[in-house]
Amino acid sequence: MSVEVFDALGDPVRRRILELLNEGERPAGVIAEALRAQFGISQPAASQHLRVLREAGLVTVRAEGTRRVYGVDAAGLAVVQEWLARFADAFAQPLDALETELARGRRERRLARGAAPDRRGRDRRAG
Amino acid sequence: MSVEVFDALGDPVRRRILELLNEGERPAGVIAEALRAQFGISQPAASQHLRVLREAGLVTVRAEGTRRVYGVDAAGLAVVQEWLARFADAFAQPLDALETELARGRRERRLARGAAPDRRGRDRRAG
DNA sequence: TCCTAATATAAGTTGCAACTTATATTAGGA
DNA sequence: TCCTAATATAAGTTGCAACTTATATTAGGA
Repeated sequence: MSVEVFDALGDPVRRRILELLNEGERPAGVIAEALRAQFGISQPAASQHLRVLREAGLVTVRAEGTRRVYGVDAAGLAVVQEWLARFADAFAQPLDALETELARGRRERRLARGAAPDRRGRDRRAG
Repeated sequence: MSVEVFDALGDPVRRRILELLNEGERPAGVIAEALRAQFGISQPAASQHLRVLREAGLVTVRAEGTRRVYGVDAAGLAVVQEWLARFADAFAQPLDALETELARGRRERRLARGAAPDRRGRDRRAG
């Protein structure tokens, strides 16, 4: 089952869905439209991606009339978190690793956002 | 590039490699032998998986004579960590989510290990 | 009851990732 | 220099995941 989670996260379209849902719940139609605009894929394709996410426990669904309202399921992401936790080094000094390997990328992203205040290291700090 | 990381983690063989390397550095031959035993795949297949992990920044290599010694690269895992950090809910109450959805699985694993002391929530706690 | 809207499922196609076998590369030892 | 060990790369095959179009399902409104 943790396997399903990783398979699900392996697809960029599905990661995009999760990012979208992280902004708030969305009916399937809105998700499908967003994916059509960004990736040029059809409604059935979107529906199939949602199924994979559902079966991996990464999203929740709720019927609302004829609509299906999707949301992020934190439990699925926690499975990934658990797996990563085996690799003690990655968290012992997360910022060290980030500074070394991602400093450039992060700076670029920060500039792209319009020099918003740095929001690194929230919970996972204080290790 | 973060994309490459997720693609790399999407394969169970490669996740196994990382788990193996997490126990300590290993030459390619030892890795290949372990994968042959567990998955029945050939030496070239192992070498190709190592290449994917290398290009994703998830492992490091070091030449030692004619051997190539591999190890976990924490930086790559940090990329995953960074992506997960967007999903605030998943970490705000990680244990809640785990308790709800994974309690059974964890108990089983604990028993399988021989009732070793519970090692949950090390760094990522105290959020 | 019929129509439409919203979504999921069925069935078929196709590109590519994960494998294979064969071979190139590199280093060390006799 | 030649042989072997250790590993990577080349080239080819193949199963499957991600798509497609067509259609079923479900709920609500006229």
